[in-house]
Amino acid sequence: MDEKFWYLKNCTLFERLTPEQTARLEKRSQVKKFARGSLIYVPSDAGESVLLLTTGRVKIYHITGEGKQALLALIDPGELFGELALFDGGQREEFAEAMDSATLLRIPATEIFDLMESHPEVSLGVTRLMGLRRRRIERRLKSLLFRSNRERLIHLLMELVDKYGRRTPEGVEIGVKLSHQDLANIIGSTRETVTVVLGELKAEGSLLIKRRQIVLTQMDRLARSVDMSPPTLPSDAAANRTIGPAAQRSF
Amino acid sequence: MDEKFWYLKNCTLFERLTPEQTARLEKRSQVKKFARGSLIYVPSDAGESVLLLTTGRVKIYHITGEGKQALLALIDPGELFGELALFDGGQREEFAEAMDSATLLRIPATEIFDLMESHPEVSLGVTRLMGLRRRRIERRLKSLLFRSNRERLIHLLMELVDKYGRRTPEGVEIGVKLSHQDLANIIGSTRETVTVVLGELKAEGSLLIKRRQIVLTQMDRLARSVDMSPPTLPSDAAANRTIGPAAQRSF
DNA sequence: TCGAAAATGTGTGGCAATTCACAGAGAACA
DNA sequence: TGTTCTCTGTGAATTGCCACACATTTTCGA
Repeated sequence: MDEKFWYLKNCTLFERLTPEQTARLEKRSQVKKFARGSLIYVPSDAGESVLLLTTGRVKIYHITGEGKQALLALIDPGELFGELALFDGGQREEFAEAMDSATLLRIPATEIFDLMESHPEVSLGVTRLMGLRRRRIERRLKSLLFRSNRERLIHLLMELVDKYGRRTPEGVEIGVKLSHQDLANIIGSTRETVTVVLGELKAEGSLLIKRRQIVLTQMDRLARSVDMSPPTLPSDAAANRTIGPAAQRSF
Repeated sequence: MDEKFWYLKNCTLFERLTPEQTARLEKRSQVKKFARGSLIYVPSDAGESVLLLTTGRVKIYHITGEGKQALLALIDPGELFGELALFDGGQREEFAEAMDSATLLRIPATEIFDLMESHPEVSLGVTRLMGLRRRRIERRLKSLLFRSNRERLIHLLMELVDKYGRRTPEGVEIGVKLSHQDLANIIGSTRETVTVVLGELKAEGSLLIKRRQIVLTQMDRLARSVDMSPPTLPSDAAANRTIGPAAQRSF
């Protein structure tokens, strides 16, 4: 059982396939490797395939007219991405870039369609994936409209906890390393503002920075300050395995 | 052939069903009427059904902590809405309000699931619907991040043209009546700012206001000023009938 | 382990956008 | 036809955020 095969099985979307189907899917797909910083696809590329990330991390972003990078999603191993072009004109509309050196599986769109037709649960799974991501995007939209940079940042921290949060003695640690610039690119702000606001939150005792990592010491209070219900940590959640370990979350 | 039956057939999602299936779907659904301003659902409602709007118009929005209304979508006759809760915990997260008196069909979630299982093209149709709406939301997110109110408003005007645009001798008319407050609620700005920016655009000769309606006299120039490609008008588009006349567009 | 490159911290001025406040215009109702 | 209510227009005061500039710290590859 070689590596890509393993990852096919690991992706909940495909876990119910018969061994023959998995083998076929594997045969028709190809493994690709990308160096850190290289582009996996760019706008106007034909979107004839779906990508399954096996190792590394990928960011999906858009470049505005003034050259600013609007970060739309972070993809972790086991997650499917680039699936939107399947149902919408077949063209990419953003950049996908490897943040570390990454390996991924390129699955032809036709394979997915075949599977969806023959396998109702795959079809349902894809729909659910689209739905969960849409929900996530909509939440993000809400967290941006009418909100100050402080509120946006707090919302973002909650999203990050939701996806990467780990309980530690000191509080909830966000298990992913993002620069202030990255955070700014997600909430549509500037690097300097993020630095300042994070500094304020630290001064207020809501969080602390340990070895380049953000630890929320007052998560509940923070959440309530922007009237959100505190997020559940992934480690706490034994309940919701539907699409995949990480594939449900997109930020 | 009564009214709701007609609308079932009109919704492209269901157009391929056999008469028996349509009849069954009709029998299990119920027609509801809502007066202008009344709420169709509110957050934390159970999302056990999908709504198909037959007459009137519906707005979907979120209320922020400070009481501001973030407008997420406008629904027109023939469009399906409230479908997100199907795949995501089954809870509503926003308000749906009738803008005019509206009649709609409430379709139980179980019916949709049954159809999706037995009818691959329904399943595919739902997925495509989710995908198109997700694309739309993502575009909106991009048009918000890092952009001034002027740019946001121009982007919004282009979206409105895309959905409601009509060619007239004077230019492209936006065939929908939205107050400045509504526009502000979409782009996350204030009523006053929208008034001012619209005034500027009028002074620059980019648009004019005729009988409470916006007419873009320089659509292409406007689009290029925010580096977009000018939208195609719905009247020009004979090409893309997939989901439904309006269901593809969500703004 | 050192040196370059990347990331963070801080201040200052400027401007875009919000807030508040009120006046006029249009639509809706009797 | 007036009365009321919702919309639109405009101005002044205020502020939150950005742009720019620079110092300091951390990271990471050679």
